[in-house]
Amino acid sequence: MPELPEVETTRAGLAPHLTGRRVLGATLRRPDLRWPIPPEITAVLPGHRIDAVRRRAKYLLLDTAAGSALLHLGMSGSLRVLPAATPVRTHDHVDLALEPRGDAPEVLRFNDPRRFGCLLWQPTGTVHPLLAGLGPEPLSDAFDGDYLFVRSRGRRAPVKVFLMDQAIVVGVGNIYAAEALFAAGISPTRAAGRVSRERYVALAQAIKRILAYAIQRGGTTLRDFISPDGAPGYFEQELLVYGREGEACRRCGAALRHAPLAQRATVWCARCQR
DNA sequence: AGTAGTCCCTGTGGGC
DNA sequence: TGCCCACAGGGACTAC
Repeated sequence: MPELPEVETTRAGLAPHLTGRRVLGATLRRPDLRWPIPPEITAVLPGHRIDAVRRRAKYLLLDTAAGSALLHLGMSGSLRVLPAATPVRTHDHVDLALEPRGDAPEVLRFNDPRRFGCLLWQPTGTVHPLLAGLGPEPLSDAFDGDYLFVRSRGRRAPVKVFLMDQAIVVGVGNIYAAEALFAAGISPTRAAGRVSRERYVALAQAIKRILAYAIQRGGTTLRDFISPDGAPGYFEQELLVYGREGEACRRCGAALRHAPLAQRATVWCARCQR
């Protein structure tokens, strides 16, 4: 399930294939994913060159002179650059035909079984409403322990829920929130407003370290995620708490607890995390 | 403003 | 073996 490292892995994998290349056409096999695909994708995008492949939060942006195609992988989405003749499989919802580069024509193909993903359009000079309220990038200098401390004052929601709020910081989903809280020794159930500045400094550092490392490892492969070249990610071998409920804590040996928190499975060590 | 709950979707896997 | 149903997940949305 794509979180920030998986989206970044996808971006890095796609960029060499897409940058500087013209989109020739768009084939929609479904009119909608999570939301209807806007008419600009078929009426404006074709003919334009992709100047850059960017990521903001968990969104990918294919920048052109007219605007940007905005893609979200949802839970189960993946993007591949394939020969145009590659047989269509179930849930291959969208193809963007690419200007030939050498031999055979190619397409950028969007597959998304659960259709939690989206393909939208952001005209040049505008900011799409979905991007307007987002918090800072976790790997940027704008995000640090002091920032988390200030934003968390007065918050009674569990610190894990606070961390997963994309208005606070983007890209931290269920997996990495659990892992970062374990690394920082903070209980996911603790009220966000009851975590000290010192501990938020440790937490912000853990988030940065874990995300950067996961990106380096090519993301986490769980169920659906595959990178654009088809390779799996390798971070799942490094997970210390996520998906390990009932197993022994790697630090102290105690059985890892689990409980739903805001309708999300949450795993932690009640001994190491306070 | 912050918080809690609901819904969207479909493949997987555990239990019976 | 086969069926059923809970679950997984991000995030928008609604209601309080």
